[in-house]
Amino acid sequence: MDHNADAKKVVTRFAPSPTGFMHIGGIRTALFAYLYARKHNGTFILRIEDTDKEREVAGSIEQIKEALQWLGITWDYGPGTDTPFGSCIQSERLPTYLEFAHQLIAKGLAYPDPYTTEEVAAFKESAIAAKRPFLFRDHRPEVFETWDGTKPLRLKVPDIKRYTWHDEVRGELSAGEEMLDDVILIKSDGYPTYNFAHIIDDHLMGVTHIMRGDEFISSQPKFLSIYDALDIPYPTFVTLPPILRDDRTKKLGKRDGAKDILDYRTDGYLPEAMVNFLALTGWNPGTEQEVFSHDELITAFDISKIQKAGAVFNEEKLLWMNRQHLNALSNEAFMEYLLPAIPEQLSALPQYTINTLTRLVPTIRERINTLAEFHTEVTAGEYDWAFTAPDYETSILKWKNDTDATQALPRLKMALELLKNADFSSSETIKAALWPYAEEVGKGELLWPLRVCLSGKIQSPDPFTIAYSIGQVETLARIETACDKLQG
RNA sequence: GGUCCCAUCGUCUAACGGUUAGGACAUCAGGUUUUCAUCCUGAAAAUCGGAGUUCGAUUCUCCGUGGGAUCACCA
Repeated sequence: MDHNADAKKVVTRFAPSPTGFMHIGGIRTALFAYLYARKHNGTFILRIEDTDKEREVAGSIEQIKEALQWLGITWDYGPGTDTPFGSCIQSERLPTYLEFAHQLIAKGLAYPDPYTTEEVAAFKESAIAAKRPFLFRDHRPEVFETWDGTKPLRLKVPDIKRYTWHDEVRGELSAGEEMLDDVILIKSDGYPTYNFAHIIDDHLMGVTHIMRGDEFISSQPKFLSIYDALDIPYPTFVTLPPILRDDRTKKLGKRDGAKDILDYRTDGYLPEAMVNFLALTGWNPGTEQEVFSHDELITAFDISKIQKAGAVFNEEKLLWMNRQHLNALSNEAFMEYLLPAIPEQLSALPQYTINTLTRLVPTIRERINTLAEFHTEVTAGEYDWAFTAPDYETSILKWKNDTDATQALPRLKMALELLKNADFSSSETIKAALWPYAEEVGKGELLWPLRVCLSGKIQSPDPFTIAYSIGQVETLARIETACDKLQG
């Protein structure tokens, strides 16, 4: 389909500007560019577009790198790496942009803006007053001054026409000549604009496919006119659909409450789940498979299946996706996931040991979708029974008054005897030891009091699971104590 | 406002012009050796509207409608 792809090695890039944290939309763009490069054994470049020193936020580059690294989105060239084309940070490439600027000046295709800011603003105002679109090219001077670098350098649009171009996702697109203008190439502070710099860099870095959000569609004619002026061939354009807010009223953006992608790490999402989920918003594999490993995504990814329409970011499904990836973990791997996130509320409990925690893992993993949920459960005391004996005063004794304790007592005593000789190597073997008796007296009649005296709770995992988690000694001790309390 | 883009269950999406319009999340209802959780099964749920092309439109064309993007010395 893409004949160039066979001949030319695929090169894609992610080119964020360092203006703060990475959010969902940015990462999704990075991911698609990354997946496509990896699928075709191509090159993926991380380029920092720091040409607006006003908006720059200190530490952003490290944040961007950290977010990508967390998700396993690796780059071949990026800030600090050796490259055949110089730095991947635009502020370190200023002489290059200047060089191209002077080429345009020499060709008569660029000129210094002769007006003051106020004058330009006045042009704009009168255009608005006349209900006409403001176009700088209407005010282009007859004769160009020489450029001393203190004025903004503007493009002299080489060909004012309707542009039509091909987009791998959207098909044939076009826009009229009112979208063309003498845009600024180099700002008065010496930095290039995005319009100018990205085209030069993509060219010099050999980028074959540009993936970016649809907010750039409307400026595409301006870009194309710069390609033409510079005599640079067009790469393949791949427009990604927007990610929308819940209420669908807007694109998801930083100002609209979009979260820092690294917050999801804090909440305990697995990077593979995040990548899987992001890959599926705006793209589909064409099959009914939804859960993908990182490598499976690389294999399955395909530009032809990228969606045109915007997608709402659905946290509920992300949660489900995280569970899918959590389920794929071994108990050992799950333990590694859990261990750094054990709240003090849990580890400070009197019977807290790693062994008990290890036996509790199967119980924990069926109850949580994320670490954040784990913390919520811990805060609610959902696992306290594993590491501390129940508060008999508020559970057993209260229950004694409410129900028929005289009936429960002999059953608990019988269970105690049975458990003394039981095999505690799994909850199944514990269940096997008690089951015949439970069926004899009625399951609820035994299991219900047993669970309460082991956990102190009305709602909890089944008593066999509890017994296995806390071990034989503690199990017997708790039942004995409960019996004493009931008798006393 | 000009220009441009987009449109299938609430949400993410599938469907060479011919399907009972499929799957997943969420929801609801059952079930799984007591409860919570997990898991399983089932149900409800969509082609924005109107013309046109066609034997036949979710699919192609046009016009509406709705939503979004963009009109910077931001990217």
